[in-house]
Amino acid sequence: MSKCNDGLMHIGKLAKEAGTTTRTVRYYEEMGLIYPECRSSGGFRCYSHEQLARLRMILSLKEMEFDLEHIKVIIDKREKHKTAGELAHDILEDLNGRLREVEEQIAHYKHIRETLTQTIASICACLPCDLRVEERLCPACQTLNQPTCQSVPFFHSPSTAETLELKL
Amino acid sequence: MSKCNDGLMHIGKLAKEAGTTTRTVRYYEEMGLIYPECRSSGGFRCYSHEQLARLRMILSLKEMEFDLEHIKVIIDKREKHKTAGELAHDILEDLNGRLREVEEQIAHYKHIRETLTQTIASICACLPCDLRVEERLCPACQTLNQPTCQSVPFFHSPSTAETLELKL
DNA sequence: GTCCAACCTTAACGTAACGTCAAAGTTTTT
DNA sequence: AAAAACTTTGACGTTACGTTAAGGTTGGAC
Repeated sequence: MSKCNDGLMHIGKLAKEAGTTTRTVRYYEEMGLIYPECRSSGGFRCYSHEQLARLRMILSLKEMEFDLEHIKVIIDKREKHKTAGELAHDILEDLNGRLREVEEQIAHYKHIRETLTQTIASICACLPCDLRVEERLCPACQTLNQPTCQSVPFFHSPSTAETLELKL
Repeated sequence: MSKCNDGLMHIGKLAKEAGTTTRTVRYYEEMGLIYPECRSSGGFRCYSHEQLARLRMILSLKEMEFDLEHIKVIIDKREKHKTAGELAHDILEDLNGRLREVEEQIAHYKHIRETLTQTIASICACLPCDLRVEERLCPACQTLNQPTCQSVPFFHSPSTAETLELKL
């Protein structure tokens, strides 16, 4: 006789069904996000399909990169509202908030991308330079009109940078 | 008589000049990225302008979100190359690599943004619903032809989700 | 009944880049 | 000389797990 019948499953099955790991499920339990329906006589965690659905909820929120603390709050909201409309209204605030954050992230990385492409362009101009880095600016940097390696703080040596600074 | 003359400065001044914190400077020292020129008789770290320039290099690389281990490698490259051209060639690989990562990040967050906007649209359709969340799908979800709250795993209750699953 | 593989348990360290105390010593200012 | 301002080392906290380690439990085969 199996100790885990009645449609219950152990943690490995649960994790696999949801597409995650046992470690993750245990961690979520530590964080108060999900609990097994019961334990076997030997101490194994046993989960029902309801727990599996709950785990999937958690993971779908995690895909949007809510942090676990926030996920807990959102999931708890399901029990604090009488109608689906009310719940929808409440949860929409979380989703819209997250949407704004994600848009900030996009803008942030676009900014980094610009910095990178400019830096790359500047340093490309230094490719034909035969001078030693510590000595002084390469000719390209002095003749070109666009931003050059002068503008790349980590390219020229401290002493060179120092000299530049004093000139300004 | 000041114990820190000769253009040397203590860690607070260094950090402020570079626009960071003393904790960060000490951490970078732990990581082997920057060391003081000397210590005062009482044990205070003393930095020269060269150290300041180096710190600024580190921070400018951090703006592009290189991790510290990678920053160490990049900065060390400055001493391993004879000409600026060689150095440029080498560093361009790091920069192009980082550029690719950043573009992946942008794509990643754009994907999340899409998921979010779709989810928001789905849940908006549930706003006028008066039914209890645990009970069954709200009418909107049954009549509308677009993705509705059915597709939002964390909206409907486990039992409802269960029912849905069995129907499929 | 027993044996073994496959599974499960808790515990605990490791991760990245600092923030934030705490307790005590140093420098600078008054 | 006292006080204010600064510095020192040390160590815990943060996030979401991955990864051992040492040792029980299950389930099926024999």
